[in-house]
Amino acid sequence: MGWFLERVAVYKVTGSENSLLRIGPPGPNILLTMSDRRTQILDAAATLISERGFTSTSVDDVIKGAKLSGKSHFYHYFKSKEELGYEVLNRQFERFAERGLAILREPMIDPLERLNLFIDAVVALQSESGGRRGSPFGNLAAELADAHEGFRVRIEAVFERWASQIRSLLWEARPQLHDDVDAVRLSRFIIAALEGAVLMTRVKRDLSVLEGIAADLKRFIAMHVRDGAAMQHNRAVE
Amino acid sequence: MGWFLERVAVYKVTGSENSLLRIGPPGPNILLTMSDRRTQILDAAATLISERGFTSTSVDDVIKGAKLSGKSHFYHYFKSKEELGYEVLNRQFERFAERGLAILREPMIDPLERLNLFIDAVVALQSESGGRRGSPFGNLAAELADAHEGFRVRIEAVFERWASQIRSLLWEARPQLHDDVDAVRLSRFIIAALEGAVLMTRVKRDLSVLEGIAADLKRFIAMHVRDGAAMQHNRAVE
DNA sequence: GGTGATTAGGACCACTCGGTCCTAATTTGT
DNA sequence: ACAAATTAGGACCGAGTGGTCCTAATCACC
Repeated sequence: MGWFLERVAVYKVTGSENSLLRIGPPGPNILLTMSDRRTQILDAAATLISERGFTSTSVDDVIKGAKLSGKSHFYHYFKSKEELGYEVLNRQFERFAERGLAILREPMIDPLERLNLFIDAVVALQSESGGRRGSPFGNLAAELADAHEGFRVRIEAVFERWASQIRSLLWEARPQLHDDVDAVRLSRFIIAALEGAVLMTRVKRDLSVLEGIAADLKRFIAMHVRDGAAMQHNRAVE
Repeated sequence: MGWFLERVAVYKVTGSENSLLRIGPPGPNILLTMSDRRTQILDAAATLISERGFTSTSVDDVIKGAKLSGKSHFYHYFKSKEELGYEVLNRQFERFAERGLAILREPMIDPLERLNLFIDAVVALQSESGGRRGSPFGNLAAELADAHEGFRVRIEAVFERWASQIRSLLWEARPQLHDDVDAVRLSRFIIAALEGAVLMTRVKRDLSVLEGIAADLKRFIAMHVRDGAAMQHNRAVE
């Protein structure tokens, strides 16, 4: 039985297989390498929460979804529904970081091209649920930002990490951009437009809404490109 | 005792004062001229729902907020919590139509200038709650679009009426706009950006987020303006 | 093979949920 | 003034809610 440090939390290595259990105090933005059962519960909860929201997903629903035997079986793995929610959020961000945000860091592609590819990826990710099921972050944000400070700060952190990825991409692309481009503002605009687009798409049950907004968003970004630098649509004002 | 038709619903006129009770079947988009008690309940519910969401607002909370005596007192005025939710949504749209959308129709102002003023109005409306409390439509959309079809179609209708106002403004402004401007797409983009901005603002608890996105959105709209036409001054040709 | 930790399982708790029922007070039209 | 309609009030319901407790079964390890 040994100890090691991963990210911020202390884990205790137990038994066979790769089942790790965190026993240190929970900190923000921790993603555990969990036992299979934990993963199973987390996956079931993620689906349910993204379908019906956090408050409307009961612990019993999660238990049913993860095919657990009973309440205490669940509470053996998670100390509360709240903690479950936090970890689901973390896992979903990690998933998004792998499948979406990663594009922003591809070193071999032109940064502005990467930004377009990232927008395409968001559209593609949304298409997987057929236009339903918005961004898990946007959903939780709308549901809990006012009511639950714990979730609010965690969602804020998610958006911040997302924005910072875009900011560093814009920094990388700065030779191609107008001098007065405000990376902070532009990164926020991109995220807001995408989150709003996903929301509208969900309400209208029509993926073309997202596609249209994504196309417009690309044009807006192109507006910030220097007249000389090639990126087809240069009708820059100012 | 008399009968008359207002909007879509049949009302029965009772007693003194202006207390009207709908007795016809409920249809979409009906706004009742209600008894004072109904208004009182609706107002309390609107506050609570915008603070904590629909599912997290209990009927008992509403009763407490509206200072009613008990459950059946509430159920005397509303046949269900769901119906209450629908009417709150309608009232909130009506309020938004009066205080926000109305600007889009001001006949004496240049249409594109009106659009900017409208965006300012959205920022101002949001400022009233100090950056908390998002658009009531966006909140309900995120919370219920997947889970509750009844709400979904009503929220869709709200966004559609909003979009159509913007579309007709853009139609009015078409002499000043590029020929290839797609009014449907642009109107959706504006709404999505604003809804996304309000959401981000709420998460970050920072009004400047909304202000920045609003400024960028104006620049995006300006991108569609013909090179010759200046937006500020009324140069509209009909 | 026994022992201590881990995993399962079920009964149960106090409380809240949306909603109903039934009766008393008040207001209404005549 | 009086009966009918409306408004108010409280007790109550069955089904959930998040969460605890206590006991079996299973497991790793000496």
